[in-house]
Amino acid sequence: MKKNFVSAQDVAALAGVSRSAVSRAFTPGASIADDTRHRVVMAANTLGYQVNQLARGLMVNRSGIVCLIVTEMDTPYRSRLVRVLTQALQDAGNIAMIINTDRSDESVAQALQQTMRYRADASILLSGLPDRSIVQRCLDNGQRLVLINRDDPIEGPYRINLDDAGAARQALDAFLAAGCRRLAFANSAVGTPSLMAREQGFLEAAQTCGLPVAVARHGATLYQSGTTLAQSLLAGPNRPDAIFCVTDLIACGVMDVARQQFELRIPEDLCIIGFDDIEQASWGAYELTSFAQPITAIADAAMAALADDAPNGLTNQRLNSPLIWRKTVREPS
Amino acid sequence: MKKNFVSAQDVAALAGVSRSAVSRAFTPGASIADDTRHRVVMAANTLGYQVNQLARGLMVNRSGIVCLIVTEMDTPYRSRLVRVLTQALQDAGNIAMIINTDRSDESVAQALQQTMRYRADASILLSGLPDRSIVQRCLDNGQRLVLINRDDPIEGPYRINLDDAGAARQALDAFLAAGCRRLAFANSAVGTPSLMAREQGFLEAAQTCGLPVAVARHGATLYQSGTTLAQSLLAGPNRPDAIFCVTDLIACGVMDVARQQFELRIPEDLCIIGFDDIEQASWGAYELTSFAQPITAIADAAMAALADDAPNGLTNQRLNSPLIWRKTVREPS
DNA sequence: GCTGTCCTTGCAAGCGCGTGCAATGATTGC
DNA sequence: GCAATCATTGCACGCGCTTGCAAGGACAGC
Repeated sequence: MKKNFVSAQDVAALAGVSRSAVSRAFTPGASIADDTRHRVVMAANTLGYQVNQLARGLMVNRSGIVCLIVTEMDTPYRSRLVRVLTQALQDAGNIAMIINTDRSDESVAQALQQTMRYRADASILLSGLPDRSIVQRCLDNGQRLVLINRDDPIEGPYRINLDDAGAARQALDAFLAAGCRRLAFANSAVGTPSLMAREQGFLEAAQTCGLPVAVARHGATLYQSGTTLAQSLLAGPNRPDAIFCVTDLIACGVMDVARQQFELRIPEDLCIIGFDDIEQASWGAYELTSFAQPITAIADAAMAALADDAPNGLTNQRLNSPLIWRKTVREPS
Repeated sequence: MKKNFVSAQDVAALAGVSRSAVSRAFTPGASIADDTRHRVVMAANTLGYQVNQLARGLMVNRSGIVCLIVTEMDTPYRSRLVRVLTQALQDAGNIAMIINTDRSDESVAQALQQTMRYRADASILLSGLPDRSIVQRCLDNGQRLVLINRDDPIEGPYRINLDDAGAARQALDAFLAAGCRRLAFANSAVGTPSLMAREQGFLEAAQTCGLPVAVARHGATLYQSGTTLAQSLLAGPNRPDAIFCVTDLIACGVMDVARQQFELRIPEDLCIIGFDDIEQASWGAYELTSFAQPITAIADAAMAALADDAPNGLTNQRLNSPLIWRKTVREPS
């Protein structure tokens, strides 16, 4: 038994004006006398009236809703991004609707359908890749689409990516400067384009220096993957003295087994570089040197893509991720 | 220049039926011939039609939107709860709208207004406490309100809480069994009811045993607070041999400075118990004994509160948080 | 063959709102 | 004092949808 919300009609009756006047009182820039607006606002307050955004969205063809499509959002990096994005959206007068696609990859398509059902003005994909036909459908319906760190060959939407290869080269330089020569790369098995770009970049940079690198791939981009990756990488005969981990979570897992199981000192015996600069990277137990996700820059770029006057020029933005120096790489002597 | 979405009108034209038929085709249980429904669905698919939930919500007076009001959602516990809640909401045919109230406490009131503007069917507060008048307004308008871990003296909404005091007693028992006698409690300074309940419960339980406990409060419920709390607790003359930390995040901070700065062994020199059982608690660097938030039980309770036939009986649910034994408390010899 | 019942379907009203248009009154310029 | 301009305001329509109501058609029972 749901009661009805207060409507503009009710407010109009109380204020002794027409319903149009109520509407105009809450529409910035509308033609209405200060006195009338004041009376309307007073009446609205006593009644607890709030403009119905559903009906409003119906009229102005702009719901103010932006969908965030995300999987595994309890991951440190993702949750931080979601936090910053929701805040940025609110500041811009929008509101975030969040669609969880943990269940399956096919659920991304469903998510985008859901986002269309609510006539979201835009969708931001933090993970997962939808079918091209669905993407096209969104675009056809005038819905903006922003892809974050999904460096996929897909046309149309705005894309925000990092210079993964550049970061990988920088990681290699750091290892070389620290005197490391037995290189390894710890990757997850998910094969996301951005993750693969880091691996490729690292391998190519090492190749130009004539150095081989041991590559291991396993599981999702989680701590647990790091622990098993470390076991396979560190158990071999030619133990690496430097591991570039595709993700901070993996780096933490690697560090813990390196220290506890193999009794290695970091950075004396083993140098580690991670990626994301999650909060745990700065914790005393890790002090991990890592590339920082430029979260606010990402959010800014996303908001720019959603702006009404979004230029076509920035359709494919590439941001830099600065290397945060902590204590898992030896200082160049 | 926004293009219009395809409407039921368009589908009706293509399928050669009336608008009503289209509507019925997408309304479960509506009176429509299988043949007609099929024709409509075909037409809808070729056009890419999706029911407009905004307009639908306007009619049926049920938007399908549930608002999650949350601050600091990049915290491990919160982000996990948000993840599980969004998934549960989707499974129940709803969708989560998320309102970030990081900015200020007063923004919770604004959040609830926003939630009313979008005619959300319900709001779930994960943090922050709104003014009573706003709460009343939500209830008046038929909007459900669920408070999670906000054990405040506020009438009306559904409340889901933990047995904080019971957990605190259990923590004390564990410490005593481990032979600890110099007890301490590391709390944040935010003074949330649930946090204070843990402190109270611990103090009272200790008092009945005639044991004093050193209490320190500082900062937010974050890792950094743990590091400074440890410094003040461990620097004194009568160093504690057991610290109950109000939160895992704080516990991690405490552990890191205990080990690195005071060179204490855990659990030999110092026993630690945390609360939340965040993912990091299971990491090799911590292996923290902690009380687990019954996240799925919380989500289930929240969903039950949102169900149409929500009974009044469960208006104040109290859940248990099991103690997860790891390695930061000595085994009773 | 006729009536009664049931299943479909279209019509039209209405959900709460924004907005173009015309009407109103107020103000200005001469 | 009168016409012209301007700011305000109400009316009415439409956004895309659901749904009560009545009309139409199919079919069974007599």
